[in-house]
Amino acid sequence: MAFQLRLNAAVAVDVVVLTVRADTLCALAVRRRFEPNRGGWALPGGFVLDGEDLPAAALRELTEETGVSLDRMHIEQLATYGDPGRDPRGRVVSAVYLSLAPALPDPVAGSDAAGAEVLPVARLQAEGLAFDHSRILDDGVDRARAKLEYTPLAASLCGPEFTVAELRRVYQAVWGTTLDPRNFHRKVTSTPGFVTPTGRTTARDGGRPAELFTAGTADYLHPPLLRPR
Amino acid sequence: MAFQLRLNAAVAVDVVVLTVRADTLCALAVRRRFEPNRGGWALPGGFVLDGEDLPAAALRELTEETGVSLDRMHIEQLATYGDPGRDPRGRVVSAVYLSLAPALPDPVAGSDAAGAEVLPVARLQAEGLAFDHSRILDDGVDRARAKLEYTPLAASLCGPEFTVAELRRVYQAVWGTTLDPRNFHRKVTSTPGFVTPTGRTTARDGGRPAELFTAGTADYLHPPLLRPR
DNA sequence: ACAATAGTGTCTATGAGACATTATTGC
DNA sequence: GCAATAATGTCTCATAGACACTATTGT
Repeated sequence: MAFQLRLNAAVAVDVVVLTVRADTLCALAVRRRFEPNRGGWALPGGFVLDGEDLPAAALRELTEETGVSLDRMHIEQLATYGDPGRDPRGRVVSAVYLSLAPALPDPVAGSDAAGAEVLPVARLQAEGLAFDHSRILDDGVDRARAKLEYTPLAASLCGPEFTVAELRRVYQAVWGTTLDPRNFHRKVTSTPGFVTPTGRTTARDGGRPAELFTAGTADYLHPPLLRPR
Repeated sequence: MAFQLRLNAAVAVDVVVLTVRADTLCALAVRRRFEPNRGGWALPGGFVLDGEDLPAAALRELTEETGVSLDRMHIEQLATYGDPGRDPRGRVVSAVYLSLAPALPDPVAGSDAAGAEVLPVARLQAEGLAFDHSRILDDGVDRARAKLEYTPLAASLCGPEFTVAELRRVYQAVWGTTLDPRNFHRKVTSTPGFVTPTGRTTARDGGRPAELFTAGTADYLHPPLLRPR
């Protein structure tokens, strides 16, 4: 007697894409075209296809719904949400991925979405998100805040080349704090593998040109860059 | 036209239960009674029931297969594994939970398992585990090692009352390092909320009695207790 | 007294935080 | 020169790591 697998849930993926725009922590959201919560905001996502890996499904749904493609950007699994009541349509278990992306091109809504935008996290949380997506977004922000302490991932939120001041503004936007520019500069440039100098400088108006850096090679910061408590 | 949910996967839960026995990092494993990998080791786990929350399913399966009940112990979500080929029986998406438990009673195999034991992680990894469970166990150990740095969770691996030396041996077992007893003592007792003194001491043979502590109230260690690199 | 384990003290190097100063651009 | 931004330097204090010493038990 062979074991017969019983399909007991609809597995979905959602994506929290965080980015910094105008010194403000923003997230990518879509307007729902269908019930439940039609017309409201939600995280981009959808159901996994047969034979499709979870990360691949996350990237596919993201592109389908928002036109955003995350090639070469940081993406990691955030958590999985499977509360029986989280989706009124039935048992949906959603694996959620977190991406930290530099300045994104303006998203374009796909056929499943009535709109797609990059909005400040605070505004999204004030307006509320469908399902348990408000909670998920919170979890994503918490994770990002923590990871900035002990990884060089903040560089993922900058462009390919960036200045120390840009990196500092990323930290400030994500953490919601201010950081001393002098101490931050010393910390960033003295932590091995955090950033790599390019030798080039920015052309700036009305100030000394800043040195340009690329992301370093380290996976973790030693010692970490702890946020003020 | 109403939306019809399509069930596309069998959602399962597995549990990585880590504990320290004889100064060695150990994990709870079951011997598989059925194919695939019948007779081999695997993590305890099984399929989620309709209407059942994921953490509840994890605790239920753990108890069914090993007799171990994790009331009042630390449990958190580790990650979710959904690779299409990870289970030869079909599309199984598994949400895995991680628990750090103090000395466990000897497990008793349930009807689904041919055996249940607490074994050194190194031995389990040497023998290999079913499915992708070797990888999952590794991820669990990595998570535990990291969390010991910036949370007081090591206390979860001790009994309700413990000495500083016991706590240190937990750190040493999980990290696979040795730690200076004097510096460790100073660190533990000076970090706010790490441990709470009970005023009582141990009755010991051949040495000065040690002060007994209970787990502190802090969720995070400030500053963290970084492992030597 | 001695062995064994627990706990305290001391020194030094490193890193964090506060803050002044110098450097390099555009106007 | 002046405004604006970038980068460096200088203190002080907290913490980590190395290691000597004292304390409290059983035998």
